[in-house]
Amino acid sequence: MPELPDVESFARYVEFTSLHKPIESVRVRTREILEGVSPQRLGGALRGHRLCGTRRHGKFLFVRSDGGASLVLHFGMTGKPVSFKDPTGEPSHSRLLLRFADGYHLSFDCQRKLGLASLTKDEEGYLRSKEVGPDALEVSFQTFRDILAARRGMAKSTLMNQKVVAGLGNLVTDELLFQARLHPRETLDRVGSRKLRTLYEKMKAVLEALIDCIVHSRGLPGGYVLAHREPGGKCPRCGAGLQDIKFGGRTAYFCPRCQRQS
DNA sequence: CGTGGCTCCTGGCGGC
DNA sequence: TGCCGCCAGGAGCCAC
Repeated sequence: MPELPDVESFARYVEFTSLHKPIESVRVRTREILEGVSPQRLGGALRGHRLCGTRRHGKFLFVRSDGGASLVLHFGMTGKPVSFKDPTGEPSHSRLLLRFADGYHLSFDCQRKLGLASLTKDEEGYLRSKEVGPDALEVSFQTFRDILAARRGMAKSTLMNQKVVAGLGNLVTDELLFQARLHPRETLDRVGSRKLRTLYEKMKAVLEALIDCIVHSRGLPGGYVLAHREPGGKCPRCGAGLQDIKFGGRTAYFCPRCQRQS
């Protein structure tokens, strides 16, 4: 599930459900998802404090506590935050559980254990240590262009590389390459500045549209290839059969007619 | 620097 | 019904 738009919706969800309430207990249900922090230290840093805000960077979500530390969440393929009251409402793959003084809970639910939870007092430092690039929604065109100028790889893999730009996953990348009419294997150093500008603008537009879809639970905008992204799917623009190619285990879908390789 | 292959993990689906 | 391989919106590591 989680690409940038999903994580943005998670941030809003946590803000809406779980801020400003004393944390009574912290339970680690699955130790393996903790990164560089023990259950004891995590509990010690959060218990008795209140969550007071969130910050999303790429696919990372920082949840700040008023004790000065931030809980870091990365959702992998299947993670999501779940708020509930009755203990029987705990999701089946709850890995980390906070209980608040008002009786509500916040669970980090993560079926495949590919997500992680960590703790940091320095969000910038944390991102730096992982060499995470600028957030895809925040990055200026200037920076975007400069970063891509140093890249020789194929558009699909370059854009999905979190060290280049943070937040774009498999689905979002397919959509924005479709919108910008770029073949996934196109090398970005061959793309003219006009087209690069288009790519940048489509990136923002697609991300904003998808966030909008999720938070208002609306369907995809017309013309999006995402709705047709399956074997046998047809291009919503020209009707041609979509093609798929593998990039290191991930499948990219594209329209062979609209997205020509130059 | 870039690519492809493998790994981590769980679960759902289709094929035999 | 059972078993098997494949696939899934993520990412790190390693060999080349």
